[in-house]
Amino acid sequence: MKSKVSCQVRIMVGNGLGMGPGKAAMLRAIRETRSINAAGKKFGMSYRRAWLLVEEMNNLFDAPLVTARRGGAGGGGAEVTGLGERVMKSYSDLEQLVTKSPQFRAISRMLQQPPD
Amino acid sequence: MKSKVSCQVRIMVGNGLGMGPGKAAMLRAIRETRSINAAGKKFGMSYRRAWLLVEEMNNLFDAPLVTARRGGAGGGGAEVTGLGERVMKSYSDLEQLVTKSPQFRAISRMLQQPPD
DNA sequence: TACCGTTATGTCCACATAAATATAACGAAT
DNA sequence: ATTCGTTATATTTATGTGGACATAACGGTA
Repeated sequence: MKSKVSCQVRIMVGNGLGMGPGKAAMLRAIRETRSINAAGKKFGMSYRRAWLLVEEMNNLFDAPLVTARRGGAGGGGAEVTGLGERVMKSYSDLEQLVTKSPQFRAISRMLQQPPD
Repeated sequence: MKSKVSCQVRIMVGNGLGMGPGKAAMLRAIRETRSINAAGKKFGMSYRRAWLLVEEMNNLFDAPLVTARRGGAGGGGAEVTGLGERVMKSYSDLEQLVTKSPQFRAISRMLQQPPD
């Protein structure tokens, strides 16, 4: 087995709320499935939990990252906004920046690694 | 007004354990105070909690980051090892890397409360 | 109109994590 | 030998987070 070591970046605002890997994953899954419900199921979470994450994200930024509609064909759905796309991109880039950094690799090397 | 937006980096190993801002802060405080107890108090945590963090850190890496002694003058104390110092340095550099990155700044600007 | 799948929201409860409390060991100094 | 402050560890208690469950609204379609 190769490296079990991974890294997470979390962006915090004062009150304790923040944007981390969970919400980023939700964003990607919503873009893919066009549904809060389906996106949540992808990670084995209840609709309520998925919806709360979206709600928190939307409140966190100065405009919604996800817009949803209910009723209609298919019962409704959700879309990632342009702002959502930009946040997703920056966040992914940030994850890459950390993952590829010599500092992260240095710490990884110091961790006790399982023999492969 | 100070910036309400901050970032955290967490390094995870497979089992769910990991190294994040809390343990890094403990490490710095132990270097400063030469005591697990005093370091914990700095963050308003019980000795038990502080000790558990140190224990977990030490087990996480392939050698201890903190060594402690009990009894003697002053009752005992703790020291950050050379490995601990290196981990601390790399972790701080990683935090700086993220904080100064254009991606983090981009996301900060999209948040409701932009940094000063 | 009835149906359907989704969004939207509230309430209650289990469980995992953190806090509180207690106790002992240690070793230098007095 | 006693004292002292710290490390080390077990056990009990509290808390808050997520999960389970319930209900309603919505708007196309048949």
